[in-house]
Amino acid sequence: MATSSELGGGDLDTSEKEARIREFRRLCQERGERCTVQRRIILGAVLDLDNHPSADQVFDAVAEREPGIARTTVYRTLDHLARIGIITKACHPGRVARFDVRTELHHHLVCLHCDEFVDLDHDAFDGLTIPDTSAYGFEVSDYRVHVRGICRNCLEKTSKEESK
Amino acid sequence: MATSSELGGGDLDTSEKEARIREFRRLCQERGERCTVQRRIILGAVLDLDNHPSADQVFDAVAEREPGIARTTVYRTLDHLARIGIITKACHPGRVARFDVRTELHHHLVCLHCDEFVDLDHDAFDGLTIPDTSAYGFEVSDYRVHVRGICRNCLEKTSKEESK
DNA sequence: ATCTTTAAAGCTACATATTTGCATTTAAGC
DNA sequence: GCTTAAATGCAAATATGTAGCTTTAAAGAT
Repeated sequence: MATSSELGGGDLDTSEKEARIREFRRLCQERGERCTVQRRIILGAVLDLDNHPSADQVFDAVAEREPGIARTTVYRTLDHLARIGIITKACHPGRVARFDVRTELHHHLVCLHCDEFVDLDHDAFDGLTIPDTSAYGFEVSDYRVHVRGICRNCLEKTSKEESK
Repeated sequence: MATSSELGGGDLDTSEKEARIREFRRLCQERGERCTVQRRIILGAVLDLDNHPSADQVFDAVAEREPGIARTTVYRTLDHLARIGIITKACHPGRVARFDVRTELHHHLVCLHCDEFVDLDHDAFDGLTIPDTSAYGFEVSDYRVHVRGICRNCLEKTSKEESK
């Protein structure tokens, strides 16, 4: 059965979300870092957001539920969450950092005009063998396939322009 | 035999570069757009640059050879070049737009800490079948595999911090 | 329950990257 | 050469992200 996250929606159900927050608490402890209210609220907000929010979008979402939290804190916390692996940074063609709530292997469909990107689940992409990259000195964690193209919106816009 | 572009270096040899500029001229004509001096200089500069420059890096390179060209023009031209497919936008985890001179199928090794990314050629990644994405309304052009991890530099930095 | 220590929050200012509006220039077809 | 609309250059506006420093408060010790 498909969970909500497999449908590309991005947001998690309550129990999954709570598990993630517990996991965060555990990781902080392990690393001697603090599981502050702010961090928990911010994590909660990202987990509720749809696909691949930017830091500012997270800030807005956070501000709605808890107006006191500083923008800087949101930026720093998102970096922290990504650093410890509770969320990930997303690779995309745009000009702002974007985050991804889904940490397991999955892929993306990317619009090269407007930078929109959506989750794409495709089993045939999941079994790839990562080549030997020792020459680069990278410590590899995983991979993503990005299917690139032009989204419906941008296609419509372009065809309108041309018919003018 | 490996051409220079297969080695991940990014820059093209002279004849390949000239071909690209001719191709650009042709495309402009076809689309009723102008092949201005600035555009040709900017295109020339990107083609000479190493891996995945940001718009500002291109601007700097352009400024060295032709100081008069405005930053805005570089930004607009890069978008234009990407739009018509002479270069591409690169997908990466960072906060500035980056461009890719290589338009053929190839892949990337990405550092999730510092956003560095390098070309990665790997035949086993080249034959993937793109799934049916008609539900999304995307017009798909191609794909890229991003192998993600932490680069040597960032690994060293982290281990230094820990030993403090 | 209170104390102590230090990581993290908040605030302000700053830096960087990118976009927009508008007057001026110029490529490309006639 | 002449025309005209596309593209440039300039100045100013907007995001977006970062740094430095003071204050607050988690988390372990008492």
